[in-house]
Amino acid sequence: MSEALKLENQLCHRFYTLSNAFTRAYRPLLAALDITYPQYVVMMALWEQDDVTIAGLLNKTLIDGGAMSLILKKLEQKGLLTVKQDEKDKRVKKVLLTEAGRAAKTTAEAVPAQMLCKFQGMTADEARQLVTLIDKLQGCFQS
Amino acid sequence: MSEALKLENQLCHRFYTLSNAFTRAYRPLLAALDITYPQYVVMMALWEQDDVTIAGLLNKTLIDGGAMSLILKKLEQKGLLTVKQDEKDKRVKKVLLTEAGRAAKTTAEAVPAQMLCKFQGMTADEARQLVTLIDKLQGCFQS
DNA sequence: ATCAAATACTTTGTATGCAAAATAAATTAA
DNA sequence: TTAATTTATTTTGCATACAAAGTATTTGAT
Repeated sequence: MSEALKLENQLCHRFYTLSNAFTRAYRPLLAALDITYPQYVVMMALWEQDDVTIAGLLNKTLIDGGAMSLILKKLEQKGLLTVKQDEKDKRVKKVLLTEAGRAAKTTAEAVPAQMLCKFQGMTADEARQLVTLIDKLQGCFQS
Repeated sequence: MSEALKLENQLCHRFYTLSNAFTRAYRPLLAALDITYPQYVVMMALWEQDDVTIAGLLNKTLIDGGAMSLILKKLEQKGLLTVKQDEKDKRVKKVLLTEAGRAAKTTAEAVPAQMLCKFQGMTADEARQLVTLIDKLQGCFQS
């Protein structure tokens, strides 16, 4: 049989599988924050830079626009952020962390280390190589 | 600011982003088959081995069980496969390709090459390295 | 032989992800 | 300046993904 259609040879399936595995693995680690993985991505973006437009968040996180609307509503309900309309341009909305949102960062600081514990099987150098190669692959999609 | 929570440093976010990019990239290529990416994964598994149990498909594809139920219904509606109950063990269901399902493989043969066209930026050797490293990472999740 | 535990699969409720349509506001063109 | 276009965001309809509960069937232990 032809090799090209074998599941084992599909790079896409590896990404599919691992992306889902990451989401599952993060769930228990994010339980303390009571947020999902995509919500965590948004929070990480905001901890880096606050008071950004929704378009800015979309650019940084690469989350789907429709999903972002819902995610921001959820995070607003949880009291982690607020959304305000821009004064100059009323089409634009700015996203701001609340005090609770900023405080949540302290809790979140423990998450990356816990996740890294799972990766004892890889050396730091292998991890760096992996990142380099993935970024190269990422570049293939932009063009 | 601490590096650990920066989005740019998250391996998970790279997998998240690329997995979604793959799904989007496959959509136009799968339009001729009128199936989604996860449905394509199931079909690839079946083209490799037909007449398998649903549990077998779950093991091979690593698709969620609940999602698999729906996906099989969709593929059955499209006339690509049938599901029959096992004689010996009535809990078990076997999945069988229809004639149309087998024929679809011919159309699908064109897909991998089209996808590979997008990856001109990577050498074959880099792709192999990437696969090796990803499989190593995959191993971290199983233990 | 019978009841509890395990197995195979489906269903349910919530949260995205995707494409496309819809809204609203600002900008540009005629 | 008014209409057409562009921009920023939301909404809609469909397809998963996840966890957990539910169903049916089989196996295992007593």
